[in-house]
Amino acid sequence: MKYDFTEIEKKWQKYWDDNKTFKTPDLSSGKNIKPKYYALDMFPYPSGDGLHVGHPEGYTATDIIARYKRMKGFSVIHPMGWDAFGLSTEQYAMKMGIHPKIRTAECVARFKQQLKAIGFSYDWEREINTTDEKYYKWTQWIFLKIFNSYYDEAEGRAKPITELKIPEGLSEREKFDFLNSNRLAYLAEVPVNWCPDLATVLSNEEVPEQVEKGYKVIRRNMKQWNLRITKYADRMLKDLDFLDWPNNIKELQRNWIGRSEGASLKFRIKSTVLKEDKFIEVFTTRPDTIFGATYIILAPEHKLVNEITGAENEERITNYRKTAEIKSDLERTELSKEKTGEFTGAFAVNPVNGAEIPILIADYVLASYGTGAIMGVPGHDERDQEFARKLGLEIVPVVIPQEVKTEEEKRIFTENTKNGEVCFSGEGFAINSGFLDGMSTSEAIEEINSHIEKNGIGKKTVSYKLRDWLFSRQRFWGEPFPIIHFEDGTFKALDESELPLTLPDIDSYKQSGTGESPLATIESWVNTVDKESGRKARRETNTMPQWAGSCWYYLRFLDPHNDKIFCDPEKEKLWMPVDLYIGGSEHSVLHLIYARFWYKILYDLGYVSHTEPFKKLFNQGMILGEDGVKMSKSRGNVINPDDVIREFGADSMRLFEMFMGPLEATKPWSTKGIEGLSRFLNRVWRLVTDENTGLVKSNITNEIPELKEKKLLHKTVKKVTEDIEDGDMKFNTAISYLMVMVNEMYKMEKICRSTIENFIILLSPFSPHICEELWEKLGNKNSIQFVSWPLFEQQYIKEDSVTVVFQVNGKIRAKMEVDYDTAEDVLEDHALYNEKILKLIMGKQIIKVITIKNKMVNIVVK
RNA sequence: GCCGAAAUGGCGGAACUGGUAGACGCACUGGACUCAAAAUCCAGCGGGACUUAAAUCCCGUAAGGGUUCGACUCCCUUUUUCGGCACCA
Repeated sequence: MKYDFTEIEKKWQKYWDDNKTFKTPDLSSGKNIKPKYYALDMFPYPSGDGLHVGHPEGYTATDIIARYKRMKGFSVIHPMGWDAFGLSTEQYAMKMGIHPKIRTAECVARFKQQLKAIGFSYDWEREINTTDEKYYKWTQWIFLKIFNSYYDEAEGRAKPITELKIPEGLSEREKFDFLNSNRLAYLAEVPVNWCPDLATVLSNEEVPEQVEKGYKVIRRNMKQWNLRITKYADRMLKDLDFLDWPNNIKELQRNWIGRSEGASLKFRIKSTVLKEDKFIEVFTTRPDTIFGATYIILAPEHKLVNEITGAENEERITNYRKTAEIKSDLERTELSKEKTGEFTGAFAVNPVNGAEIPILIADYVLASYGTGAIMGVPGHDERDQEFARKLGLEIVPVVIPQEVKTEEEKRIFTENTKNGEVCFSGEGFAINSGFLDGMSTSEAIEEINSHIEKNGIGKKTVSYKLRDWLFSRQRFWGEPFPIIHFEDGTFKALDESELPLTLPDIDSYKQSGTGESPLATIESWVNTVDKESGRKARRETNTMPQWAGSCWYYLRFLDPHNDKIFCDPEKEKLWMPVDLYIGGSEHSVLHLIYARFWYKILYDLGYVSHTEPFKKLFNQGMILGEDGVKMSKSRGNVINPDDVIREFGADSMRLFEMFMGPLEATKPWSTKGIEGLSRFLNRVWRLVTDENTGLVKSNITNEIPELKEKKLLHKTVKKVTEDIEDGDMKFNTAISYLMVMVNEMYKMEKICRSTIENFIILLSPFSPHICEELWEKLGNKNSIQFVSWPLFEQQYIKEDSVTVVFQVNGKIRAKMEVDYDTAEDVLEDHALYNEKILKLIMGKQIIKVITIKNKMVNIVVK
């Protein structure tokens, strides 16, 4: 009987289903003393295209670990689900005039069938779908928890809003505003990234992807929901240190959070149009250069611009702001390689030396970072210098590099800085800086910081690049916000008992055309009445972004059918954190920042018991087309896993994808390559079964293996175990050891049953179907999944003999086979009496001899 | 520009902590089996010199330099590729 992978794979997939082989053990009984292991894949967005070969790569790796851990005696949870809200389903549904729910169901069915055909060991009873009402009820519920919380700065954690102290003597409306200004979810008129092509806003994190696709993204002020993720910036940064994540991902997140230490400084405004004293606050990382500040710049959107602009400057300022406004961020950065700006007519007073310096606006200053205003220090900041030269502003040198020592050098440096030929932005020593003169940069920063705090003109602060998370989208196919708005402009959250707030079932719907979500056009859904007061209200028509559902799905897997709470805290405590999380690196800043953020809020509120959700993270690399470039429909180089499975079987595909190289590497597909792995599995098949009779081959005996055979097995056990265990996800080497063992077994006249059985166990996490089949053929009853992983014994690992090399001056000149652990002095004698070595060292002086047991002898001569 | 990762045969990739570079697979070459082919099995396979052959020698891990008895591995400089960020004050 030939190796009929199609039949075998079908048979075992059915067996696993029927016998619930991969059912998650119940930990909560307390009876289970086995350690837990949570192996998680990033759940897919079920698109209409179905799986591509890139999907199974990471999934196979996780599956290997999950199967291995079960055999190692762990209680394993290995679930799968669907991240099914999203734009592409909505767009398809809109085009075809069907409800996205129907389209989603179609896509899910296809994905599921494809995943099952690869033989992953998922516990399908825990399948979840973010678009299921029973699921998004809890997404909405968590949103309510976030909405009803504030961040206690003193304790550094989120707390229920009911614990927030409301100042005395506020009117009802003021109380309402006060609470809302403290909530972790808040509605605000903010400059957003509006994408006209998609008719929706995008978060900062999402912009690059859409721009790459050729969509336009512009700045626009809109009233939107935001989540106060910035409150968690510091904790998210610090906790990164303890995670077993790839360094580049940690670095990416650190950059994204973008912490910088500095100071905020207050400059008094001197303006003819301003009646009362006002201050401009600037943020700088170099407060020590304050004596070199020769002007102040406000972002064009800065609140004070209107107030300080005099009539004679108004036209120019207004025009400049208008031009800046319509530019997208991208245009703003690209076009302003030539810096531009306008004088407001007002001046500011430098708090340390009383100098009056002009206030300008320029679009190279961003409203959304720091305080939206800077002090221009053109002597020591390249951007400021470029701007100052363009507009002819004064440049004052205030820091001198250490290398500049002599008076003559100092004169030249000062001269060149003033005329704009030199811009030194590094650390050095303060000059022209009053009481800071002569101090090193770090001393000067410390001194100025205490000076400004003492005199109330500023304070040490920390600034982040991370912005609050823009959390609403103008879409239909997303979680509706459990919020209603009243006619007076106030709003309130629904009660938990009113959840889920479901999406309306409608035949067709269109974009509203006004920049609102399609939900706004569905009168019967939008108009409602407040259950408590009976007041007329209008539902929030925005929906949550796609990332909402994936922020907490790993928790729902632990308790997927619970309708009392999103996840039983007991179960959370037992199963979390995720021990291994595999997915693509494209999620390193989006999903992984958002999910950590939600988990931390839930932690603060007492619903979960750990501070981080994902202990170990691993990113699989991309699989390129056979031509070495990214797979894409337009290139026609897409490999469909269905075709691969039909031709070679799922086991060959799994094995090949792992054999291609280290998991994190980007590597091209190769049809010839998978043929090689298919050949290997055929060799394994014929090693065990007689192709004519279909029975176990007659040279497989029940004898006790000889030492040589034992050594072969134990060495393979050691290498495969270590490769799976060490966490590098380099399964290519594990597979190559299995190949070596097969090659060796082919050379043997007879093989002991125990040897071949152990080999099959070692191969089974990689290619489970064929191994189950052979396991059964060898007369075993239960699934191979329930067998213990073999152990290796040190006594069978060590070699009998080794080849030792003899070197002269570091060059290999001879080799010799010696007993393992031959003493060093014996090795030396061997080397010194070796014919070839003798010839080379004859008549020369031996300076020293370096000997390493079992490795080499190096004779150094002159 | 900044940050990060990487560069090894014709190709994908191995090489523990500095100690035999090229495991394993693909491709290729030769042989066996066959009427023939496919499949399968066996053998060879970094480059070069010399040689009938064996043997021997030289070069070789992006490039150049350094440390060391010894470097794919450590240090410095450069180049290239990939990923990310990009006026973040």
